[in-house]
Amino acid sequence: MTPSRDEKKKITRQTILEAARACFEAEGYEATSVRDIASAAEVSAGSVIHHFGSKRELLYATLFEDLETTMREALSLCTSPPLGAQLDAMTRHIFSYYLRRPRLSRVLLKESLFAEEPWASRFREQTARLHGAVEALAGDAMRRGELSPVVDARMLAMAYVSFYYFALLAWAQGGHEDPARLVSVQMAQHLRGLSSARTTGG
Amino acid sequence: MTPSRDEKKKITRQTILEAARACFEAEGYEATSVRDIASAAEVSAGSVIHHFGSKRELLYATLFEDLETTMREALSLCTSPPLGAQLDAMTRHIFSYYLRRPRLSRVLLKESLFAEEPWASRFREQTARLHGAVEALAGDAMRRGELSPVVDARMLAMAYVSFYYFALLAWAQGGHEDPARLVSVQMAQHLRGLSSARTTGG
DNA sequence: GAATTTTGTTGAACGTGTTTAATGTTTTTG
DNA sequence: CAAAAACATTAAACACGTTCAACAAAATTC
Repeated sequence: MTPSRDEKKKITRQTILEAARACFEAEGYEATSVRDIASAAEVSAGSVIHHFGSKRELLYATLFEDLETTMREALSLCTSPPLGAQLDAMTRHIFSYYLRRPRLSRVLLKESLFAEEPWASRFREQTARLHGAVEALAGDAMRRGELSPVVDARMLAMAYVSFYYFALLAWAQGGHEDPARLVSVQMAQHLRGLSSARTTGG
Repeated sequence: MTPSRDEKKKITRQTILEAARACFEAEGYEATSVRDIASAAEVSAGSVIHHFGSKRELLYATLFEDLETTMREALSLCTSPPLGAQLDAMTRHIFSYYLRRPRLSRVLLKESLFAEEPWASRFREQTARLHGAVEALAGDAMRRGELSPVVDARMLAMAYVSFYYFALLAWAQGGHEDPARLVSVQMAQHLRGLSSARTTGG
């Protein structure tokens, strides 16, 4: 019953991943050295790099799946209209993931926003899915008559994502305690409409 | 005529700064080592760190002033109404600074968004000044009757800044050629107003 | 003006992430 | 089953940013 090389590889990978997650959560990303992770996983530092390419990619590996799960949950949330409430629920669900790990989220945000391929694509895809979900909800709202039929759902979704990242960055910089509320307030302002043209014009 | 210690210090600092700027522009931030800068400035690596604290702070020092100048220029731009045109002019002026140095801007954006003190405050202050300028322009627009008097100028400014950073990040990730246009389009949508309440209600 | 303190400068050294050459074992090939 | 290829693993080495002890020279003190 000698374990095959593939099995051993997978076990080693998993061991390193768990050791890394533990070290990162306990000490933070920067304070954790590759050698720390290696000795916690009882392998050499070279082996850690061999399996994951770099320390940064190890960070991605530890956090991406969790974020993916959270995102999927958020997108499958079935909140009842109006649109504002639906978006709020989504925002809150996703942000709760970040708020639970302030230190790691900060570095994840920093590194994921400026990742190289193939991670850049993966993170971009997550954002694209969020964008798509908001667009779909906006479409529903238009069909309900809650939004004017001339609204561009794609633009609305882009505005949401802008507010989303702004709030996330403001929070990561220590500026806001409740980023979800910030998104909510900004989105409400956006939906309310600002131009006086509608009140004075035809 | 032995130069005083203060003078010598200033000269050394300036020499290092110029060497660093040259290296960063030529090779990029990550590809430039502290030792490269040191030998270009004909000092030791330790001296470079002694003067600037860290390689990252040297990056801030090389780029912050330029950005500061650009920002000040943008804020003192006197474009004629409507508000949208005024904001577009500002956006374009600032973004032209980034677009001129794509590689360095990318790393500056990354590092400045997540800087530690005292740089964090400085960059936050720049954003705050941008925010303030937009708020003032929005106030003018309200007094002109261009915007509804119920509009919250601070919220409008926050929306602008959100679009601003979203476009900048999208550009830095290689997604958009013309981030200024992206801001313009999003801001136009925001000003136009989205809710059908205004057409059906009141 | 001598003694003392301050401080700009340096080269060596530290810990870092990553690379590399060598090794032993598993898998594949013939 | 033997020969060959593939590959996970490691220790040593590398370049990196940064720290440090030592030094020399300028500034300060008395």
